[in-house]
Amino acid sequence: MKTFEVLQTQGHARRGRLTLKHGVVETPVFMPVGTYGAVKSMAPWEITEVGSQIILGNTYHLYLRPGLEVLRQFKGLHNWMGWSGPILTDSGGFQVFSLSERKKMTEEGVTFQSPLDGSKHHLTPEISAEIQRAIGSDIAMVLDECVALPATKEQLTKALELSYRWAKRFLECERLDGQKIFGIVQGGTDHELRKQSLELTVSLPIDGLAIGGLSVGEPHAQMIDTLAYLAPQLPPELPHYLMGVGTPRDILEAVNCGIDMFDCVLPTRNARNGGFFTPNGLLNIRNAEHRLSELPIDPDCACHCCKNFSRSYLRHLFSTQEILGCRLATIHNLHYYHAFMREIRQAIETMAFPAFYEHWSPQLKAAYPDAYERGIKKFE
RNA sequence: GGUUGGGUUCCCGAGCGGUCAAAGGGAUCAGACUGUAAAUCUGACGGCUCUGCCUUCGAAGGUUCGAAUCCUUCCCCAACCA
Repeated sequence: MKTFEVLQTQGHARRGRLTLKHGVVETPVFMPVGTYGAVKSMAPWEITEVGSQIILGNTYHLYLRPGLEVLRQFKGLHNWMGWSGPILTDSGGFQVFSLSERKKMTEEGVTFQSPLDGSKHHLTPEISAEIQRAIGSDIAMVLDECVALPATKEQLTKALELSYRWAKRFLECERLDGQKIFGIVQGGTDHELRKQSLELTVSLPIDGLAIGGLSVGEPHAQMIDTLAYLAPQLPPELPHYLMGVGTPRDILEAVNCGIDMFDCVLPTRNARNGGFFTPNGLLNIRNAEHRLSELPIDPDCACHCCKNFSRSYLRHLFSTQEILGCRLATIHNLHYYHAFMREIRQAIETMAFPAFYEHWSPQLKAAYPDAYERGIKKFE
């Protein structure tokens, strides 16, 4: 059984199908993040209803809580959390980045101080692989080092070389039956380093290829430049996964470059902070202008939130910190992301992607300018 | 009627002679969020012609170089005693 099948291509954009142990995933796909074995505020059947095909879990966090003993007793995360669809686990590589002030790196691995209780925990490629076997994810990611940008060429080189050695060790570990393993390309926004990292990574026996280390501080334009350079060079027979990205705009641009898979915390996190995704940009429901508004978030949206509730009521839920606000916003945002991906898939299937792209690219660029375009940040 | 404790910027509440437009919460307003230490975080929050000035700490007087802070009288509030 082939893991990945390309059904249709148009330009660099691809319409594909990923066949995994717990189900089939139609690509391009967006994968909601469920760090601790839950897409925050959603029950598994709601995740399905909103259109999710596959979700993420996090190796490092699930290792700290509940820990391997619980995961093993319940024969993996699927059974434990009541989700029967595919799961992809991040290796803990992102925590190398996000918990950078609490870590110590060596060739062997990385030692973190747990944010929960301050205790020290060691993560190596071997331990990451072991935890991901205990979780029983459909797709395991190799442990990598993700570097915040801007970074020096030296830092990026060191990180990509270490990531390669870690990936190699990861792939030499015992394999769980049916579990796919994806390698990760690093190298920042430097073409030469990306090429070097790609060559190293594809030399390994991997089932899919991820691009890591983007959307970590660089301007959108540099991310797209890197993708436009790198993505067309990726082996076409493997699924291409852009880690941690992004806004609807980022996703459209990345699909256009040949990316098949995405994950991001934005739709779920922004939901809990009152941010609703729309084709016209992020709507902050806490703003006073919505106090009396009888409009739904998006009149064209078919989700339960938009079909049943006014902006006025949603604003009230956030003002009063009712849990329902978080839930409805998460339902809406995930529905929006998945509906957008469905439209992208249909456009490619019907060979209408160029027109789709031409229509949405300028609108989403205006709707989702990055921090540099808004003048909030400067990149040096 | 008496005793005691109080009245602080939208609310709660610190301050008890200068470093006070006044701590800290809350509310309000705005912003951020990209492989989740995030239902979180940041900023603003008396007014203005804004590196300074003006008006504010129950009211009115007073002491002092200087008062939200000390004194006098008055007005309210709370508890207790008659």
